Amino acid sequence: MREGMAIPSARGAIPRARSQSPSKGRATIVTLSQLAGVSASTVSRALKNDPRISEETRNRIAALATKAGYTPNAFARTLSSGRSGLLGIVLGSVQNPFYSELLEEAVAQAAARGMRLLIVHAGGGPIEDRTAEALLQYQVDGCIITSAELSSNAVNICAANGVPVVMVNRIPRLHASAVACDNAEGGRELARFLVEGGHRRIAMVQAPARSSTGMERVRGFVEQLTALGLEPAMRMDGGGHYDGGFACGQEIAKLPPNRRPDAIFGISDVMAMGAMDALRIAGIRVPEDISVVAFDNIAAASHPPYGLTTIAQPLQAMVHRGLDILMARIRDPSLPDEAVQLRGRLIVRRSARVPGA
Amino acid sequence: MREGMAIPSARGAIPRARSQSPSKGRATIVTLSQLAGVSASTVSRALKNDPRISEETRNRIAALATKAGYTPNAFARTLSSGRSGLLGIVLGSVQNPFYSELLEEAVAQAAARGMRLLIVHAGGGPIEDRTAEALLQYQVDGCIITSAELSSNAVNICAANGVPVVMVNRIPRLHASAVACDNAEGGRELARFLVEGGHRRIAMVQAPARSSTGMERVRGFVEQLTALGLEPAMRMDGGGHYDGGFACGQEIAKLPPNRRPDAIFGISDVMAMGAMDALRIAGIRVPEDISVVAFDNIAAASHPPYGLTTIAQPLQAMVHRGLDILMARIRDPSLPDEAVQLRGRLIVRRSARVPGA
DNA sequence: TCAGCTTGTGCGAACGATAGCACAAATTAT
DNA sequence: ATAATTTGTGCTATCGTTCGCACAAGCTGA
Repeated sequence: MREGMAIPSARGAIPRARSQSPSKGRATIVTLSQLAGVSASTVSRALKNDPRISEETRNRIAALATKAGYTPNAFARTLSSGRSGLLGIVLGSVQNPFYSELLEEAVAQAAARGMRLLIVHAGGGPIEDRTAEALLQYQVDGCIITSAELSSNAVNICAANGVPVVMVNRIPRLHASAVACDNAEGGRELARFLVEGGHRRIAMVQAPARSSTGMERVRGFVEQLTALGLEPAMRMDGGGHYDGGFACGQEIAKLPPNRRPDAIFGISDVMAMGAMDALRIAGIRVPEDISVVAFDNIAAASHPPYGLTTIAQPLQAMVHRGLDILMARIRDPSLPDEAVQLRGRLIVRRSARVPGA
Repeated sequence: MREGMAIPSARGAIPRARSQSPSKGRATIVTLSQLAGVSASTVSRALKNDPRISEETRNRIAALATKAGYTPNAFARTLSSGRSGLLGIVLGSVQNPFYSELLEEAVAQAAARGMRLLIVHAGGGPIEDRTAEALLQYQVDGCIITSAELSSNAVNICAANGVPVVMVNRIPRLHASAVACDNAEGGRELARFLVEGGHRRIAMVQAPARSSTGMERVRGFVEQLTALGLEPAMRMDGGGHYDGGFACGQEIAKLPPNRRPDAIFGISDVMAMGAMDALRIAGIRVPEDISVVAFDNIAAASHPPYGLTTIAQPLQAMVHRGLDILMARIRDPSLPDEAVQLRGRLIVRRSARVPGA
């Protein structure tokens, strides 16, 4: 059926078809142009609603394209236009569901803007050089970096190649914009909440120092405590994951009751959940014996056994602003780096005693 | 700096430089070829270790490439070779951490094979047509579909365009290969385990019927129960998520003790965790009053409050075999569809009474 | 009536890499 | 010494799109 016996063209033998034709019969702009009897450029322009193409031609071509099941080849377009429509994304460890939720949101919002996400890296391990190279190979228009850690490598590569970067849930370093929750303010709010709730001996389950957002939360929290004439009763490292939080909870549970804190600030929900579980297993009641507050508001924080009082990160808004920033810099790379902080919202649940009660 | 005053070439004015050069000074094969004083083809061949290029030239070019920070342009390569090095991935809802773990594994293993993952869709919502088109636009070499649901759309598009597809954690439909845990056998194993442990009244918290893997687990489980002369005491729909499982747990807790099941089979860990929490909140002890077993072995299943006895899906192996299948079909599209089942492993923890105890 | 403008298309050169074919130089066989 | 190989490179077309520029037709105004 397909051009049955090739008619030898006037210009002589056209060596069509390599060993195997790469695009197996998929319709291209050239196909369409032949069908429509116009040039390839006209088809290209008609398809992207160039105002210079007449209404009639445009409709005719559009109809033809639909009928032929035409899909533009993103690779050819990129080669020609320099824009890939791809956003690289570096994801933090799935051990923290926050990143999974972030991913889902990012995929949806990027799609709504006509962009796709190329996963550069996911997980806790270090990001290899070869991996980061993919960013360049695939000509990503921009890059989203969510991992609170391990990012600098990718950032440098992007910066060196003029790829705009936005960090989400992370404090900006050099050469990058960032969107984050106002972590310090969230920390302060939690400190006020606990102190107003009558807590005085407060333990902190911190993330590793390389987590910039975690450090901010700690900073705000301690700052506020100090302003209220208190200081943290203890600081422990929960490693950023459930198990670490659990271990901290065990430590706390081991303390004699009179030396035990009356509240725990978990720098992230997962760690707080670990700590809560350890406490309860040790027979310590939450919140009757110890209050627990945290940060993130992941889905599990609302599960009945936890009912975690926490600062909700405005995930949707963070992704939205992040993409705004990225797209703006893709259009105009001369824009200066920008850091946005979005206010989190305190979600009061049952894991901490409240002022009134 | 860049070719200061363009030397008018013999063939007349060469209109170099469009409005803005797309690749801002990034080194290309042509750059290298000029530096090395050889042709572009030679560079191309040297870089991919073509045996026809002399050792010396190859080394010289390799050194040059490193120094210039050369990165091949994947888009140009694709256009020319027809292979993009991209694998599309359709992800299930992040509400089930299993998919997040799968993603992390897939990203790592794909990278090890020199492939990148393009996220086509993530999450519970339906997959839009425009979204699925991305698969074609970006010329993905193959596609991984993990969602137990919502996949048919993407599968059809891939099939229609000759893109090999492998479904992971899913029973194959038409036009696709698949890798899954041996869900039925896992179900049987759990049934034997429970019955040997002395359980007789067993409830099942099922996933929606559209989850093919879930149905398989149920099938195997019921089959084995029947073979042992029993039948499920009740079947409930947990919707595939924690909240649904929790609701089922509440239902069960409401039953008078004599009508209560003595064991629950949660079709997935998340649902079982929900059910366990509901039971415990109602004061029902696990496993003393009711045993709970499940399927998946997500990270949280091992958390102390759950200690879930479950069938571990061989995640790593599943992804590995899935990629094997995909890569083989990318090389040779004529290969027939293939369905692989991998045996899961029973992980015994504390959530269920065991035969000996 | 003809210059000058608008409007709609076509031409052809990129974009960066690949691969078939041609071909020069070096090596071996006769 | 000449032909037949082998070995290493270069030439060039091609992948599908985009975009600057040229250009033809239709319209307006003097």
